[in-house]
Amino acid sequence: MPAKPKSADIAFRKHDHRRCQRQLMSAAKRLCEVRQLRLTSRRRQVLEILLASHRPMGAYDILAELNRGGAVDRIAPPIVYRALEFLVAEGLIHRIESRNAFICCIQPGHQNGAQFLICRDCERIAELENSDRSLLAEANSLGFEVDHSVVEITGLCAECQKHAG
Amino acid sequence: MPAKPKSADIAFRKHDHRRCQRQLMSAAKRLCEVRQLRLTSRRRQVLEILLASHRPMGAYDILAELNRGGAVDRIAPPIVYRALEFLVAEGLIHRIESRNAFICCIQPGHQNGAQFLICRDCERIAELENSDRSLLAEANSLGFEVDHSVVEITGLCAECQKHAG
DNA sequence: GGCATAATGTTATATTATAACGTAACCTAA
DNA sequence: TTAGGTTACGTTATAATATAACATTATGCC
Ligand SMILES: [Zn+2]
Ligand SMILES: [Zn+2]
Ligand SMILES: [Zn+2]
Ligand SMILES: [Zn+2]
Repeated sequence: MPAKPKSADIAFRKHDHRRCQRQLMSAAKRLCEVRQLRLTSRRRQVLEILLASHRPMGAYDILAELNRGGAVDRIAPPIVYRALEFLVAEGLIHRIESRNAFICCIQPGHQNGAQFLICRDCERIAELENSDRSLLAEANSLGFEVDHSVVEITGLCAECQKHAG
Repeated sequence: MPAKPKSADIAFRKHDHRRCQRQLMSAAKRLCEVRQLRLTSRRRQVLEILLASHRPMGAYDILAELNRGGAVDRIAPPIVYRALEFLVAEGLIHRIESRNAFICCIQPGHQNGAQFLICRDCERIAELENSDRSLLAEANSLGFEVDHSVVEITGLCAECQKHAG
């Protein structure tokens, strides 16, 4: 069974993230088995880096992480972008368009319709769990056939509102 | 009175665009007067380029348009980006995050909450006129204070569905 | 093993965006 | 009217993000 956090704003709450991480990685492995896809070591590495937190990371941040430790043969951008492409396509991570960044998905296999709350202050991002149907209904009523939707709401999270007075 | 197209999917319909263009430019001028802002010639030029169609354009496409005609002193990217920044801030154009592009706004002064339908085939983009309240309500119910929302729905427009069979 | 395919690695380059600093235009108030 | 503050524009250089093209290696299947 896939990891199923109780709260929509998990990134903004304390939780047992070790457990969260393990669950999400297991779910990813299972999903790839079922779909007969290869969760290769590169792909796993990149996913692990994103699972390390609920924070968004740029492709080059991930690249730097992979190259950390001063390894002799440093890998190049296309490797990261290809792993990201795979993970996005399978719904294991999402791309945050308004930040040119990537974040782990909390509903592995979630291939479209993700919605995010992005705090402009602490930069944390929460993935909402309830896809919005009314918007897609409106699109359909105009005869538009939806592939993919990007919903990214920027503002101040509850925590940062306190600090900001 | 600002230009007020009848249909939400104006970019996908035939209409008197000359008139549409004139109305949007007048509305922009009026809006800047009211707000005591300077719609300088650079800003007007950039807005004109975007008003020429309801299609999205990249900053460098706009730059190329400005430099068209082989003028001797070609202008550089920051000039375009600054004009775009002003026009976005005043709600005269919108940035399409998932395309790194800009498009004229059909509701001049519209400073946030725009929603778009983006056809992956013909690449036209329709700006919806009804902001979605339910999403913002959900954000608020989580204690999140919304600044700005990005809603970009990709798919196939009605026209392209016919052609694609 | 031989072959097809998928994934990775490598090099170079394209595309998008901004930092930093100087100049010109505009505004207001001695 | 002109000095001084402010806003906008111009220029140069470079940062940050992303992909094309092609070589190599790993994997699965017969
Ligand atoms: Zn967690
Ligand atoms: Zn998700
Ligand atoms: Zn028009
Ligand atoms: Zn608009």
